Amino acid sequence: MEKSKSSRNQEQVIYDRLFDVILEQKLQPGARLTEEPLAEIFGVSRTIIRRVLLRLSHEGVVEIKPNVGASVVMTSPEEVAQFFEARKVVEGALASMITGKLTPYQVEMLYSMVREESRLFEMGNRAKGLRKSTEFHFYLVEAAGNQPLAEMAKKLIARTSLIVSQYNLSGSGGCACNDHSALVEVIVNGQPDEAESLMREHIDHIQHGLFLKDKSVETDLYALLKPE
Amino acid sequence: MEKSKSSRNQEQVIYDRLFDVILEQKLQPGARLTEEPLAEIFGVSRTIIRRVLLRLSHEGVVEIKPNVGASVVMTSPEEVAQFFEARKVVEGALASMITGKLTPYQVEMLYSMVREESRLFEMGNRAKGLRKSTEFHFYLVEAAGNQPLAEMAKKLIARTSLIVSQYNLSGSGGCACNDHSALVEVIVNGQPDEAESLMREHIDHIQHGLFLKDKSVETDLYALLKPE
DNA sequence: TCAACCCAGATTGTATACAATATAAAAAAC
DNA sequence: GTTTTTTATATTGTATACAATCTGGGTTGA
Repeated sequence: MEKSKSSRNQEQVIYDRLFDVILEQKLQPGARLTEEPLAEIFGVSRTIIRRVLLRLSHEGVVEIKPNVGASVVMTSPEEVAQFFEARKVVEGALASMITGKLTPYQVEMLYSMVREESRLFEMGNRAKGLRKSTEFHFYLVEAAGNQPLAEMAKKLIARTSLIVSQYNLSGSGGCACNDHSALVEVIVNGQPDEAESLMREHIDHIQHGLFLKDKSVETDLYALLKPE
Repeated sequence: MEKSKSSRNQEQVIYDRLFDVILEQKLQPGARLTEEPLAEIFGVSRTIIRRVLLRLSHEGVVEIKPNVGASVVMTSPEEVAQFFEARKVVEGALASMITGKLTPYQVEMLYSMVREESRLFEMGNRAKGLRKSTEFHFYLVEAAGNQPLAEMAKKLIARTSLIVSQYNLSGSGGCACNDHSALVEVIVNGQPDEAESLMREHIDHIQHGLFLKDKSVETDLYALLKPE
């Protein structure tokens, strides 16, 4: 039964690994994910890799083009606005729901995550810092105990994290991470609608720190070469 | 290329067919979906059926237990509250977003769907009526033009529709369908927060029309046979 | 020189064979 | 007669073989 457990988790392990690598920006949006090499790397058949890629595509992290294959999903500028708006709706509501209702343990957990995040950024470890920032939001949206809302929020957070990695020049950016401690503060001591507003503002900050220049080759070429 | 198109759509066709059958309550929650018969029915190999079932499971319509198989998802009473809460958040926000912003065509479309729905219920065709009711909500959440929010809302609507079919005794229930015309009314002529409130109330109506008795066999037996 | 075309290699799509596992019924033991 | 064990059947899980399709490079023709 040890065997069955480990073979069952195998797929989960591969999924987690890929998800991690993508979210840490080791694989940038647009990067191809060909099945055979992945199968080789993880020592399984393409069947398993296919399942994982399918799951990642349903999760919105990977895009599968028929007969072409999987790649890390790219987001167009118009979609970007929609994803951030969606985040405001869901995470705003969740922030409001948990205001004044967190256990001392949860509060301490959040503060410790904020400290860890600051530390990483100060050390200049931007990749890990961004990852911690994502985990902060993950923890927050799970705190309400509403699984469907938490799942949706996590999908949106992951996607916007990819968006940041697509549009932010690698050096710059970084989350305004003192925002996070202010957020915890108001969620612990403030009123629900205050928390909702602050969360929406915070997401706004992230959004407006982006350089929304379309990098897609087609569009650039079209804009450059158009007769008139 | 006609060929490739049709074979590519094949999977989509199977998915749609299963989704429809489940949402029209021809397959009740808990019903098993074994791969081989499905493959037989649709004239494809298990590979395709597996992909469809995997997708339905990611969509939250089907549950896949390892080494056991797929079945229409069942929802526990605790989860029910979470799904309805999630619907209130997402659909409430969407109702607010579209208030006063629909095109005349969209408004006419919504009214015509409400009329069709009423007609079906009056004819006593409950199954089709419920389906139309679902489509009304689908159309509404797409009207805002925010794809991520619309997708999430549609998933939640589908799931709550399943919940209704799991918990409502087959004869009773039915959506309070004059609610729908009032909703359109306020979305067209009212204020955003009025629309949001009314949408939340409407979802509340659906929720509180349920009989939240746990039908699961184990629980019943345990409660019945326990010594003291 | 440029365009269209075609071919080879690589990659994905599907079916199928076989292994692993669960379920339920029959047999054995108490 | 009841419980446990065993066994048979059905079902899912995985790997692999082969077919369909795409991609890019080279060739041909104007």
